[in-house]
Order: sequence, then C-alpha cells, then structure tokens
Amino acid sequence: MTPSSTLRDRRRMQTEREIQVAALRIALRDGYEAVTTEMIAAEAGISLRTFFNYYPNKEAAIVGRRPQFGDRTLAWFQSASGPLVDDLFEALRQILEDKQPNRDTTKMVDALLSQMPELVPAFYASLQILKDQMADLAVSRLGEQARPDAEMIAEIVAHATANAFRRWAHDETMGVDDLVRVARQQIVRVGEMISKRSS
Amino acid sequence: MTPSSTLRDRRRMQTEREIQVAALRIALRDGYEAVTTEMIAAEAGISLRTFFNYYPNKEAAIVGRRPQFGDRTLAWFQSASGPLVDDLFEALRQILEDKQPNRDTTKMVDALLSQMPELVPAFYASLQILKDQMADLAVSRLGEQARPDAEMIAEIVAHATANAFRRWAHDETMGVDDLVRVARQQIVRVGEMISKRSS
DNA sequence: GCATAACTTTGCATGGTATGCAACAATTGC
DNA sequence: GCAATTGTTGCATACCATGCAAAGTTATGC
Repeated sequence: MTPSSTLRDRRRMQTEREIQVAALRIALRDGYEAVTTEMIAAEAGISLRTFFNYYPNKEAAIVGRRPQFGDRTLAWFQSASGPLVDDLFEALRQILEDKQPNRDTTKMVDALLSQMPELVPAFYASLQILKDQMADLAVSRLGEQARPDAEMIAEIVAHATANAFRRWAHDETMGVDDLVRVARQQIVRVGEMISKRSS
Repeated sequence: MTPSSTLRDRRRMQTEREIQVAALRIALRDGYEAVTTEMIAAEAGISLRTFFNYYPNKEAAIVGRRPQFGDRTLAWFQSASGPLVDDLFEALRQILEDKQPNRDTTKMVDALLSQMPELVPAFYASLQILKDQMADLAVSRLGEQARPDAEMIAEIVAHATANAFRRWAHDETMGVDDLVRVARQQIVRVGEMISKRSS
C-alpha cells in the first residue's frame, strides 16, 4: 500500500507531511481563522500552486492523508470469520501497523482539536473513505438490505477509533494494540447502553 | 423557538426556504459542481450579498436550516426519567412536531443525496449543533467522565434519525411518530450487533 | 398617523480559494 | 546519456466570502 521506495514517491510523501506540519504549526500559532493557503505554502517552502497539487484545500492539509484499507487487508477480510466488529478492528490494526502514525503530528492535531472543537467534524469527515470501505465490508457479511445498519456500524467503529487515536497521542505507553483494544471496549460499552432499556 | 408571528420573521423564514429550494433545484438540474452562489441568488430573486446574509456558504444553503432543541425541550429533558435513548428520541420528536418539516423539500434533499453520495457527510455535519446538544444532555445523565460515550451516543441517534428522515420523505403513510420509532428500532438492532459477539 | 428606532437589502471594494494551462525542471528506465 | 514520464511553478481566470455604508422597509411609542 504505502512503502514504494522510489525517490519520487519518498519525496512526495515527505512533502505531503511537511505541508501538513506547516499547516498545523500556523494554526496552533495564529488560530485556524488566520491560516491562508499562501502562508502554508510559504512555511512549507513550496509555491501556492504546488500546495494545490498535494491537497485540494487547506482543511485537507490540516487533517493530512486520508487513511484507507489496502488490497491485502480487503482480501484478508473476505476470508476472515470472526465476529464482524472484531474483524473490522483487526483490519484497522493492519492499517495502523502499516502506516506507523507519527506521534508528534498526532499530538499537534489533538492540541488543535482541543483548542477548536469546531474542527472535529472536519477531522471525522476525513475518515469517509475508510467508513465507506468498512460499510462495504459489513455489507458483504450482512447482505445488501442491511446497508443502513452497515453504514452505522462503520460510523461507530471509525468514531471509536478516532477517540482512541487522540488518547494514544498523549499516552506514550500505549501501542497500536492498546489503541484498538480501547476502541473496542468503548463500542461494547456504548452498544450495551443503547440496546438495553436502562438509563 | 420558531413561530414568531411578526412580518419580518415570517419573511425571513420564507426567504430562507426559498433560497434552499432554489439551491436544490439548480443542483438537481445541473449537478452540484455547477452550482454557484450567484445562480442561487438569481434563482431566489435576491442579490448575491443578501444570499450571504442568510447562509454562510452554498453548502449551508443546500442543507438548509440546522435543527436544534428549543429551551422548552431542554428543560423537559432535565425532568425526564426514562431510559436515556428513549428520552433523547422524545426530545427529537418534539423538534419534529414543532418544525413541521416539508416533505417536498426533504424529497429534493433525498434525491440529491442519492445522486451525489459525496454530499452525505455535509448533510450529517449540519446536525452538529443537535449532536452537541444531545451529547450535553447525555453527559448530564452519565457524568462528565462519560463524555466520549455521550458523544458517540449522540452521533448514533442523529445518524439513525437522518436515515429515518430520508425514508419518511418518500413514504407518505409515515408520520413523525413512525419516523422516531423506525430510528429507535435501528439503534436497538445495531446496538445488539456491536455489543454481542456474534455475526 | 407619524416620527424615529431597528433591521434588511444592496452595491462596491477587497482578499482569499481553487483550477486550467503551458513552460521548464527533475527523475526514471533503458 | 537520452527519451519518456512526472513534478513544480507562474500566470490568468473565476468563484467565494466579508466589511462597510447608503438606501429601503418594518416596528414601536406616543
């Protein structure tokens, strides 16, 4: 999915990250309102036009690369046979293992979201591709008539993972396995709250 | 919350709806990409500047007024004592009863979302105020330490309601009570799927 | 009624956002 | 090395969004 060891691809990935970090630095320093695409380009040492070759808009630059399942993981899921939610989480674990998320960048994102909660929806929206893929995977188990339920399950799993991700950012003792476990726990807890008839 | 029988307020509400319908008509006719704020203003018979007095951007015009709980409903919730999710749905029912949503407009929204699923996240995002209010209500029951769970519950309830709303749009036999019942059913179903260890 | 306060609509000026295009530069594969 | 491919940039263009002030409308108090 990601490695691609050619110089071009490594540079592209590097630039992509540099742009995101530049955007986050400016937003944390001057506030999200004050950020302009020109500032981000200047801070990242590229032209404005090149900025738009990497991200379609400044919001996308701040949330960074949108995660998605690779072909291997999608194929693995089709042959998996555990409970649906467990298999979805295992697929997520595979992405995280592959992608090796950067703790410092995640910390900056977390700090920004704490300062400006109005960005939280944009951040969740960046998981849309992943949600769509998870919904498709769930549909392949539950049948097409259950698509609305599949989409809701995908939404819940993505939400729980995003929560756990923010916690992981500032807890250095947590590994990827803990991250997934924490998310899984929240889902079971909330699932019981909404299906049972108590408080 | 809404009525306010002065001429100014009625006109304001009327213009607000006219702008939304104009935006939806253009999007359904020419595609979302082709919509410009100038077109919407022209179609609604107002100046471009006035358009921006009503909606902050064209996306907001398409999704229309963002629903939120009124003071009466918020106060009612504090004295309610049913299961959390049931009380949240009762509060939603109160909004729907109050607001009398327009079936034709909802049909246009539904048609647009079917044609362009990439707008679905924007549509859900328009429920953010409502989600925040529901999260606060849930926190008042569960305690501040349960805020992440409260936010997830709010997300799920909003999602289910939005689903049911689209179904309501093209099923004239459904009333507001049925809408809420359908949403409630989906939640119980999904809650069982994700908390139990089967499927 | 009528004067005046409160609010709404509008045009204009301004600056940020985003894309297509074409020229030039860098890298890849051979 | 050299040709093909891909990446970067400046420029032109169109759209998006806001502040401000003038002109028009509605509401209010008497």
